[in-house]
Amino acid sequence: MNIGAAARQSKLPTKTIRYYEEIGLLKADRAANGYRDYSEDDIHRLRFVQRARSLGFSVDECRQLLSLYSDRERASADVKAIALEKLGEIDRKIAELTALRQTLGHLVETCHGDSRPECPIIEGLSGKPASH
Amino acid sequence: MNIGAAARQSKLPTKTIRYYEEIGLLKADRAANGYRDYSEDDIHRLRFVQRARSLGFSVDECRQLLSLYSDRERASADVKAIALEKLGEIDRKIAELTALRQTLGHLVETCHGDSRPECPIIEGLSGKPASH
DNA sequence: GATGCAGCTTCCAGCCGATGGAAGGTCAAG
DNA sequence: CTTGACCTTCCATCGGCTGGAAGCTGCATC
Repeated sequence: MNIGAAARQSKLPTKTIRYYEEIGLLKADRAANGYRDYSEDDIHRLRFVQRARSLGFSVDECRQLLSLYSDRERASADVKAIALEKLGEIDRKIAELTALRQTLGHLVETCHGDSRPECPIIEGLSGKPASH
Repeated sequence: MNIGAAARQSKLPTKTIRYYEEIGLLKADRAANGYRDYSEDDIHRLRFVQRARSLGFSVDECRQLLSLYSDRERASADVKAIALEKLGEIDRKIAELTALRQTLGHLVETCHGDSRPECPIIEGLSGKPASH
């Protein structure tokens, strides 16, 4: 299977697939004409990476997950450890964004948003202690 | 004031301050010896940018906000528009991360995390429809 | 005044994770 | 035989820094 079809099946752009190969994440066979040739198994791996990336795993974590994916002897605990670590990261990010939303939301609420120049948002950013 | 002191007061690394100057975000006077020289007003701007960045505004948005900050005639509505746009982005990100947390959390919950190789996380990533 | 060291300067490279584009080879249809 | 889709490689660019090298400056200490 050529890279274009692989891209359609894995929902990854061809550019990205080539990039993943370049960084040694996934390698492909080559056909006689030099074209990359993807097997069903390759497609599985591509989709696997696509899903893992969209769940927020870094490329390096994908590398780990892929090797666990290929290792039929590995303990599920090894996989769970990575996933739990990631879950913690996601929770931290959500907390951070929520605090941020809170602060910015407060600034927006207190701003009249009219034609006058007084603006609590600018004042807040410029360092005056927010009244909250 | 030298860049080091400016960095301490603005809570920005010197590298970052120089970078901001390089990209035309903030420029500094130069002392006779060639050192950058920061006024109190410069420090305000640096802190302003530092806060805006930490609230998730992009460097380009900081550029806009800075010009609004300097413009005493601007309408607060102009500032509010940018902030509201950003608020929407933050909400979208939170929603995205929450969905992600949900999916990954479900996978983690269903994984025993023991020495056996059966692993719903890997299965989930490899494309088997999640049971949820 | 020599020495040492912190702090400043510039410049160049690299990080992540792609993405865009140029220049050129290949293949199947019409 | 030509067109156009698809493939190849290579090199540049994005954002937002960050690190390091090589070389000034400024100030304290001997």
